[in-house]
Amino acid sequence: MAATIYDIADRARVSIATVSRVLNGHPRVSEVTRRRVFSVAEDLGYEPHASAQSLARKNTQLISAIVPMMTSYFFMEVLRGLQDQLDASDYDLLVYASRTLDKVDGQLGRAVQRGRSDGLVLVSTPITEERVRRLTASRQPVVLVDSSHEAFDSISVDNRQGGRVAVQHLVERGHERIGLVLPVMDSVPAAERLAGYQEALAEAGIELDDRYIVSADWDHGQHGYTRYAGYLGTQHLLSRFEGDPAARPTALFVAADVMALGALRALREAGLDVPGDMELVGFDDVVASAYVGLTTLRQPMAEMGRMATEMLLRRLDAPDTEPSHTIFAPELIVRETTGGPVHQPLSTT
Amino acid sequence: MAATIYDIADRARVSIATVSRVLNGHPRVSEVTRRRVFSVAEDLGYEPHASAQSLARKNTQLISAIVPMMTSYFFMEVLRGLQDQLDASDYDLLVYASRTLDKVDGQLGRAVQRGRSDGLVLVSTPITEERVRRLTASRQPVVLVDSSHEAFDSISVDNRQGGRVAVQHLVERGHERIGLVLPVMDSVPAAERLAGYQEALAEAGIELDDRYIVSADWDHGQHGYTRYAGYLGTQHLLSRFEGDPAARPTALFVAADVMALGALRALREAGLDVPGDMELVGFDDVVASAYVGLTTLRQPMAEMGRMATEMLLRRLDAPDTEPSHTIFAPELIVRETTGGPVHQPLSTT
DNA sequence: ATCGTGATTGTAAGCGCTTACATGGCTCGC
DNA sequence: GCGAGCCATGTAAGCGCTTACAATCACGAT
Repeated sequence: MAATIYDIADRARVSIATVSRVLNGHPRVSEVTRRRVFSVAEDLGYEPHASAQSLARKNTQLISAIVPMMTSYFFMEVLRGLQDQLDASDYDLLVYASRTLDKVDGQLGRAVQRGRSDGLVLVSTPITEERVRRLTASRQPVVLVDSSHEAFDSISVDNRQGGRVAVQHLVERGHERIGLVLPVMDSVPAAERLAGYQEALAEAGIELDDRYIVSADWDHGQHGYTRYAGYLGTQHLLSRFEGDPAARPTALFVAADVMALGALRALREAGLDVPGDMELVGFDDVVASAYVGLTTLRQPMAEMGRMATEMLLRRLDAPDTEPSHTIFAPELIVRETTGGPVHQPLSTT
Repeated sequence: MAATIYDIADRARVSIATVSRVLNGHPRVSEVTRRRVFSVAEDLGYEPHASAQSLARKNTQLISAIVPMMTSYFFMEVLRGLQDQLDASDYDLLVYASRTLDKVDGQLGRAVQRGRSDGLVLVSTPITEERVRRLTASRQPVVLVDSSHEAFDSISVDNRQGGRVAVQHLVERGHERIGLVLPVMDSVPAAERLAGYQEALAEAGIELDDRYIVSADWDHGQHGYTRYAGYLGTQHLLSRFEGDPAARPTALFVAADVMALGALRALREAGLDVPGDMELVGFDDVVASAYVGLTTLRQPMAEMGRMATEMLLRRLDAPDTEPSHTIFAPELIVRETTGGPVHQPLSTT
């Protein structure tokens, strides 16, 4: 059996209290016993028992992350950021990765169980009042990434601003009939990107026209963040102008890159050249976007993850400070689909 | 403070032993007390304390996964599979995602700590004897994914066979000068893909020529699984034939899709048409591959993840059975880069 | 020589739970 | 009517650790 502090205590001829003190770097221990205990511990290959420590110390050194894998790239990057920062601490990461949003509540239930973890990071999770209740009840620090609520620390991206910049960019390039392809409507980010679209059009004095907007929530009841949803959505949008090609949009803002990839395919199949016949802006800057030359808005995902654990760790120290809310501005990356350079420096990732 | 079994015991006028029995579905409890206890527990919003349970039961209901994020797609898919299968159990997932291989030992150390988790999944991790020692010492069940060792259960892909199929495919398409771009040489999968390459050439009676092989381990000391590495590697390979264009390969086997994406770019910049001047086969079938029409070998990643947790859970029940080794055969997906169809059914992912 | 002082160490309680064993009350067969 | 035997429940130990408090000891000051 693996060694316990009792074994060490026996061999080192001290009490378990002293062993514990040595192991925890308590100052009131003589140099000689300290050495003896350490040496015995080493000999025995002692490792503390995590559960026992958790129970006695009332903390687990574990952080839970709840991350719907809607778009794997976003998820990955955030996770990477979380982990990066966590490496420097002595917390480990419990990941609750749900494929869809409806599993979130179940995962949440597990994550907030007493003695499971010391803090929570929720990624891209809509915050209902019920969830607020449960989170608050758990008394664990919570950091929200890519969503926000006044009660918790949050880190998000200004989706409205991003949508606005995307459409402004198209307007500046001379477009007046600008289509919009959205994922599910009930997601907050999507709604905000829509708002940005509307705002930019209003600023440019272009009248809103519902025919130019399509929402991809009919993808088999799935969340709309798929290539296929973008493909279908774009086809659907194009079909509205079959009788009236002159009214067809000359540019498209597709509110998620994965969907924009599908849109590209749909456009190609419809015989439309990008950017010749139709310019395109996405949102997210997923890996494939650089490759296909998609103009898009980049979110600092890994940075958000890094910041999230930083905030969480800070809050574990100082629980009773006001929630802070950080909002990143997404960055416009101009590529070939809106006349950007065809040859770009190839990033190393 | 949150309720404990003592609180329930008080209110329900029974001993904590009885409360525990009720909560654990022990049969020897009268129907009436059972009801009473449940009702009180509900009232109090009782939840068991995970650490306390772990300590008493000597298990944690946690599985650790160690996953170097070398290629995020592979990682993601495996994780997805792991999680999918785990959802059905009542284990949670501890993720140790390292950006590079050199952090693995640190993570391993944390993961095998006593009382941290009940089992381990190692993904794409080279198994040194030192690691074998540590893993065995931890007495936890271990499942290896994308690597193997006789001492542990393993699930992997036949990389040699994959490399062979890739090159056979090119040979069948009439190529005789077939280039090979590899990531780091010291990775086992890479070595096996190389072996498959050699084997296929031998079978076809084509002589090996070192000039056609390039290894991308000079990517700033990083592992070679990057787009940039593929880009540089391909440029390097091409440069060897600047003086002798007739000897230039007419096809390339790039042993990882991410690298193949870089290769495509390098080829395009060199003014070579794919597949016109140069055909291309990758390995992995990452998302972008379908989009750019890259012929490749698909590994059933999510399936491997699913299987890994299945094996692990089984082994948690029956620890002392012989290790089993499952080897999947990668599937050749023919796309545009080797004359496959330009328009393919768009998958829904 | 005595006492206070501070440094070192030990004792024991407690974290919240599980579970072996003990106990008491019943029912049942004779 | 009484012991065997079964059920439901309680008592208490133990999981491996932390930590408040108590005890001990050496030391110098008085």
